[in-house]
Amino acid sequence: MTMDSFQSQTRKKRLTPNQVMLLETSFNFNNKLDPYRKSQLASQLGVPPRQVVIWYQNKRAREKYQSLETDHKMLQVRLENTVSHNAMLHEEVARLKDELRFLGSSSCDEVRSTNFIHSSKNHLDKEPYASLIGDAGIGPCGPSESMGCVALRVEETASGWFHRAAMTSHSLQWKDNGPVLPNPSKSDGLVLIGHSLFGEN
DNA sequence: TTGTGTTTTACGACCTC
DNA sequence: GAGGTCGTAAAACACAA
Repeated sequence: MTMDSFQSQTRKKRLTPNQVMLLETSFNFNNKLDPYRKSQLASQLGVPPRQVVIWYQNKRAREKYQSLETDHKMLQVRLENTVSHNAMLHEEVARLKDELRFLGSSSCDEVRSTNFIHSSKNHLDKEPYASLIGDAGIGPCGPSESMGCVALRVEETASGWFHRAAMTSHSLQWKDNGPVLPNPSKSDGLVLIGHSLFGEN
């Protein structure tokens, strides 16, 4: 029985820094071990080929774990960014609602909003449409017709989500659960108030 | 010195080619 | 059958108390 085989059977023996360096170099060149490389490394290191095989297996496992850890951290950062952006949007919605109440209080108290704003913690799982609508001008208050409105629309595009606030003195039609938004060319103001690209930092 | 947490080594079970 | 991954035990190591 050789000393090496004796040691491998009786206790775990750590490789020296120089041995590890040689293995690392070889591993970085190719993380799979062919039979020739295995026997070559074993004789260079003065260890049994079996130990080289095991070192490669453990090294691959460590690399994989580190890679997963890196991916996890990246996803965590993206999640945090998305959550803070979502909070910002809620603040913006609240601000616009206040503004709307102020504008509309002289003629009508009615403020409508879709369930998008109130019931969804994550607006990505709802239809990409939100609105605030109130009557801020002359004319009757009601779901079918109004004059002078403020609306917030969220729309999905290929590159992300746009949030538009529209103010108009033209009439808006109310249909189903939301307003029929004004044609931009006819509205008094259609303002891009935000643009989010989920997945970007 | 010792208790404890982390890293490395080694192996068996199972899978794939 | 050779060599891969996965899960785990245990030795080796680092370090605070």
